[in-house]
Amino acid sequence: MPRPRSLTHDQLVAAALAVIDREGLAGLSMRAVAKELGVSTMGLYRYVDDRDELERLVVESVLGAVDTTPPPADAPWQERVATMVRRLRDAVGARPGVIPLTVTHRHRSPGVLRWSETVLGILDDAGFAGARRVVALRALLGYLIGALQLEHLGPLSGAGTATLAALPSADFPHLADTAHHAHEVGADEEFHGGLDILLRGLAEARG
Amino acid sequence: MPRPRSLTHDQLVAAALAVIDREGLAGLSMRAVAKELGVSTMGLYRYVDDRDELERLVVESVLGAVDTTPPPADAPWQERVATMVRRLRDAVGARPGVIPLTVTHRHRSPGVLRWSETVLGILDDAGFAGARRVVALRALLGYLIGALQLEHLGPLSGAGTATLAALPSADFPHLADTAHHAHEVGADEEFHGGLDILLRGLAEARG
DNA sequence: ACCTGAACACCGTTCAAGT
DNA sequence: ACCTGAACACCGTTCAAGT
Repeated sequence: MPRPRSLTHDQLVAAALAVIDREGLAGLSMRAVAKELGVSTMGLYRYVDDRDELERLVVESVLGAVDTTPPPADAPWQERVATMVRRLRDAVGARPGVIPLTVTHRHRSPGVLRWSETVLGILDDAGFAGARRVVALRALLGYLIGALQLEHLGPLSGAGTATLAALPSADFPHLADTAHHAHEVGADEEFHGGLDILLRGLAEARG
Repeated sequence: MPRPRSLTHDQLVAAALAVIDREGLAGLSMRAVAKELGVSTMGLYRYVDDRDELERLVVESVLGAVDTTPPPADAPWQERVATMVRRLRDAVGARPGVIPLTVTHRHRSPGVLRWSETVLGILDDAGFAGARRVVALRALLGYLIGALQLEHLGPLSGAGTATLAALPSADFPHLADTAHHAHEVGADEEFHGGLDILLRGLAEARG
């Protein structure tokens, strides 16, 4: 007689996120998650094949939360793409601790697939087709992935800026100068400035 | 009387790369590197503070190999930037196994600083100044980092493409269509196509 | 001084046993 | 059927000891 399962995937994910919030990603372990749930370590294996699957569930709970309904079609396509990019950025920005996990598990995420589907629809409306549309999507995804990592693990902000300012300005004159301007530019401006550059280039490359 | 050290950092790095090449990044451990060198595990700690420093040395040997001498100044600035981007991509592409390590250690790499210095010089020539130059550099770095990860860990190429083609095309019509075109587009075209979009946008945003 | 091996505090996971 | 604890094969790193 099958007893009802006492745990849900959502509970596993919530426990894992609690561990990550409290002890950082390095503190994430099967033992820690089990303790968080008040369950034996091996109890987790009834709900999950291995650690890899637990990580996948965590990533999906973050990326799957992104709103992938198409933005209002009366806005210009650039604005609609920007909306989609912003939604994904906001979701990841709310949980920066999982960024290293998204790097490894992104390619199996249904949430990212849904996001890509919506963005491709917008690009289609904008007149992108065939190989050109493939390249456009990849350019957007590439920028998004890299920019998020720069933003949250990056060199020009936070502790990195101090390091940069201490550089021998004889060897790195431009970098030293840039360090001064860097802290005038907030993370939001920086991200959207780069996105803007990309969107301008897309408009030109639309053919 | 100080005996001469029997190992150099270069030897440590070479051993670490040999382990990564043979067993993948997951196989990299202090024990494995020590065995590769025919030395006790703890022997490594005479040359390196901890595993983190070993990883940093590996990353620097890859990123530090990039040629950062400014490309000939008679070429258009877009072409010079493209050259710098290509150089970094080629260096990382030659050692894709270390990409996850570059994610974590990039911000402390002198090689990346030298690269950035050269790129900033080109952007300076092109008329970018102040905050605009900061944003331009970050956009390039963001794309580069993200695109390299997409290329080597990504969804649209390799195994991912097969997964994509198997998608329920009712739910993901654009994605299914894109999967068909995806394998017409090689990794090089894809990368350079995205870079081209970015450079066009930069030219427009130069103001 | 340089290098070693045992030991400690962790991992993820297998397996036999409990209810 | 669901859950547990002991055990195994790994980690990185500390520490006392060898030459």
